[in-house]
Amino acid sequence: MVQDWSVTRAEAMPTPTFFNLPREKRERFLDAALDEFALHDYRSASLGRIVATVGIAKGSVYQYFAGKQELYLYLVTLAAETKFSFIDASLPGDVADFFERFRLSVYHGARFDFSRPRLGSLLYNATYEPSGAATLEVAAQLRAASLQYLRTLVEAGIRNAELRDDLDVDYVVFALYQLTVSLRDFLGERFGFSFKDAVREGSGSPIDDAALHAVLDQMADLLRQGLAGPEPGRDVT
Amino acid sequence: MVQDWSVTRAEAMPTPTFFNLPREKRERFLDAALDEFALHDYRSASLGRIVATVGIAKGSVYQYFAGKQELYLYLVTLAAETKFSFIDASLPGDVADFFERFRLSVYHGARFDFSRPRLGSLLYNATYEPSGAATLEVAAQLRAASLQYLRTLVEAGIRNAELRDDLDVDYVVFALYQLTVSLRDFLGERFGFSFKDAVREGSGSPIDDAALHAVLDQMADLLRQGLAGPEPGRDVT
Amino acid sequence: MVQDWSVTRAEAMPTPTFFNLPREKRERFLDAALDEFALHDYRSASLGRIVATVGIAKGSVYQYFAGKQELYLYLVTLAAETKFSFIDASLPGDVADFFERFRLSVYHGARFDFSRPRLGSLLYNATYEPSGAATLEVAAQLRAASLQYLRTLVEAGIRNAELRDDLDVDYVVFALYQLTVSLRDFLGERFGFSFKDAVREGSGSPIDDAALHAVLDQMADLLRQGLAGPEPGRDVT
Amino acid sequence: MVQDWSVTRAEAMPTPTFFNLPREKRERFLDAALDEFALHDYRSASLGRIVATVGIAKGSVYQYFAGKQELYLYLVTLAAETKFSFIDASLPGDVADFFERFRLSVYHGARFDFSRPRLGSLLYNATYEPSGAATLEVAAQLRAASLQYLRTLVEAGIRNAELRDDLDVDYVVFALYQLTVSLRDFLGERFGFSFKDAVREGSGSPIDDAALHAVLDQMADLLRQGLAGPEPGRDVT
DNA sequence: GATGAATGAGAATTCATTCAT
DNA sequence: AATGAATGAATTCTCATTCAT
Repeated sequence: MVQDWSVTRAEAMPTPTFFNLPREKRERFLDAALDEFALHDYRSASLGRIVATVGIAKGSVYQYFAGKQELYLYLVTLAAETKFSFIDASLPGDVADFFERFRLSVYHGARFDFSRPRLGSLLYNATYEPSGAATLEVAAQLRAASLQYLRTLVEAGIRNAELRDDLDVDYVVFALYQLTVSLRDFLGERFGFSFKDAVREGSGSPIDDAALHAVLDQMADLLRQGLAGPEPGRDVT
Repeated sequence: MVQDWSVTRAEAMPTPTFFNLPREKRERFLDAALDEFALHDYRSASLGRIVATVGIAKGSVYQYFAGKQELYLYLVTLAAETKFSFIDASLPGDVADFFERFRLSVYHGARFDFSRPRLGSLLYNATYEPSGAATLEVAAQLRAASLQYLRTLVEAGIRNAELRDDLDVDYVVFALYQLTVSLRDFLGERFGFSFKDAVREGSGSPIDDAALHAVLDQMADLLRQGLAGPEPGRDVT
Repeated sequence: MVQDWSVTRAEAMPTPTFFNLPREKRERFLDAALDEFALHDYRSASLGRIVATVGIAKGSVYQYFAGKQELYLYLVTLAAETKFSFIDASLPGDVADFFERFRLSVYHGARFDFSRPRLGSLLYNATYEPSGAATLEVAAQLRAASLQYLRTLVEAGIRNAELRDDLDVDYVVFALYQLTVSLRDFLGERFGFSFKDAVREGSGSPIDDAALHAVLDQMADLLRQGLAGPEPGRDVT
Repeated sequence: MVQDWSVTRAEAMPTPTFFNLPREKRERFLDAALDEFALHDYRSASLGRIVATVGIAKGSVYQYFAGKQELYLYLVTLAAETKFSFIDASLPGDVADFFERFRLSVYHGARFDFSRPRLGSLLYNATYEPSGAATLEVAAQLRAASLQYLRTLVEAGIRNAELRDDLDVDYVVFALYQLTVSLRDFLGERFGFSFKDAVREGSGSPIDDAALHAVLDQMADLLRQGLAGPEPGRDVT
């Protein structure tokens, strides 16, 4: 398991009413809400638009969730769990090499983002949510969970001597995190893939797996051996 | 010059009225506006707070700028120009080594963020502004300018054989950009430095130059030689 | 019997369904409703909180009562009957002196308020309920009942020459009513007794009977002989 | 001066905008707001109704006051100052006798209530405002001011031997306060005067001054010599 | 008889923008 | 040029009541 989200989940529970809803309606609501928070940051997201999309009364939102914040927390938690589980399940257990392990994690994360653009965009937005009171907690937890996962990876890599032992672990973990999170932007550009459009139009278009791997190879290469040419930039003497 | 911002500036021009203002008043206005957008994202920033701070009428904003968006664009452009000029002016012309050139750019960028927290925060916010209709253009231009600068650097590095010649330039430029932009977060954490507080309290507190360099060394090292240990992670064959 | 409440009760009758309820359920419902209206004025009281406490469906309230107003009316009537019965039952039948009779009525009323804080608070709230359409009727009836009781007392007092015969009976009754009703506030302050807390925590804490009597003595004294000093304020010649 | 309200007033100030309004508009707004709060308690009063009456936009209220609470505070303060000033100005300075002084205070208070029914009703409502967070402060201040005034009166009365020296001052002050505040209800009934209607229809109808004095004589008499008849209720031995 | 989801009107509040002065 | 009052649509949230199951 990559991360334990149970505490957060407990606090962000929908009401029982929500779970009593016919599956179809519940999903229409979640879909609309995911759309909204995938397309707008927390503050800009509008409950009014959600209910208009679903075709229900304003008050119904409050039958399902305690308020906008709880709805948001639930969605983020849901998305995070789904994505982490997806990655977890997709990772073979026996990948020995650090860089390969990292590359695969990112790879499956990217596949997730392409195939579930709503969830992916929501998480992406949450990552960059300004740390205001309303969303601080969940954004911080999301970030902490990701960092913790990477830290475990890095520390194992150092123990196995796959990584240099003179690394500033904090910085390396941070750098990996940033490259992972932001990769999505690069892929969007390179593949001419608009996550925004994908959110609006439902499940994403197929992606070129080879091209994706090519990018990840670059990333892994950069991390493995750096950018320096053979001479004289490389300090090998 | 690092970047030509004239096109953007033309579109985000204040009215002639604004330039007819006494310098002192113009600057008080800009200061207040910078404060506001440094502390809040575009949507949360309030014209009302700005005019209250400056002590002018609400209508005056519309004598100076076409609206909130134009004001924002102008401020971002201004901040970008100032930061790029600062870095430009701080860089010695004769730094041959790619990694050193990059390291110095980032170093002076960081110094700028610490010493001019308002401008730094504004740019940082703009970078992560959700790409909605209102702010899309300026954020994209800001990003494009930075990427272009880095691209020039990288391409020169390849020409000089300081960098490997099998690099995916687009990806490398992107990675450098992400590491550069986000470094601010890492420094904030490591140094316990709150940019938000610095904005509120005026010019930032002194930073530990040695510690800053230590972080930048890690970054440069990562980029230069990668993370791999001597054996067997490194593919040297 | 102090007062006949049957007319009011008829109008505020619960549905037959309510009386078919198992006694235990009926009482849990009434308890929760009393709590709610003891702690909040009519408008602020929430049916949602009541049903949440009892653990029944919202619709059930409308199986028992025609609506919020009817429920409220019934509760007030119930509380009034209970309080009046309590006072009635506590009063010895042979108290000749008017002031003593009055003092005892107030005394037992106070004891009731302390020992049954929910009912006492509900009645108190009802007394000061703004006379809007919704609650006018029941508040007026409550008041009328109390005034009628006091009128009987006063008229007897005059007949027995215990009271001056030049009194404006209407005014005296009114004054006695106000002093009676509001005494609760004074006792709360003097004894540091929070009726609100008592409602929340169930049956009230023990009160200092001697101190209570001391206050009532002051009240009775004021009513009996007035406030005037021996000379020259007192018109006795 | 009966009471110093300046502190409260400072905190409940309208915005400068409000004072810049043409007198006529300002007064139409205040009239409508007074109407609303005279007819409804704080919670039930609706800003929507006020703006509908005045014929302005909802947002305008917030140009004039920081919010509902501030508007309410201002109105209560205004009403209290007006009423206290009115009473102050109407009281002759040389009334030696305690009972006469009290009677006159109440008399002018009553006259005020009849002639300015909106202000009177607002204050009356504020007095019985449930001590919830929103209105606690102003209601408590209002009450405290009145009690303090009465306490001064009573203590002077005792010093002058106009009042018995064995009185429980706290209780007496409390009783006087209750009789004063509630007198309004009695007068309404006796004179068939509906303060509610008076609020709606503007300035009140003329009142029978002789009848009013008759009631106040009863009150003063009750307080001066009590209710007891000559024998044997009176404890004279 | 009981349920409880759905309703929708109404609450306070915010704020960029307009425009008559 | 500057003002600043007015706007009104949009925001989140509450809650008594209804009605199909």
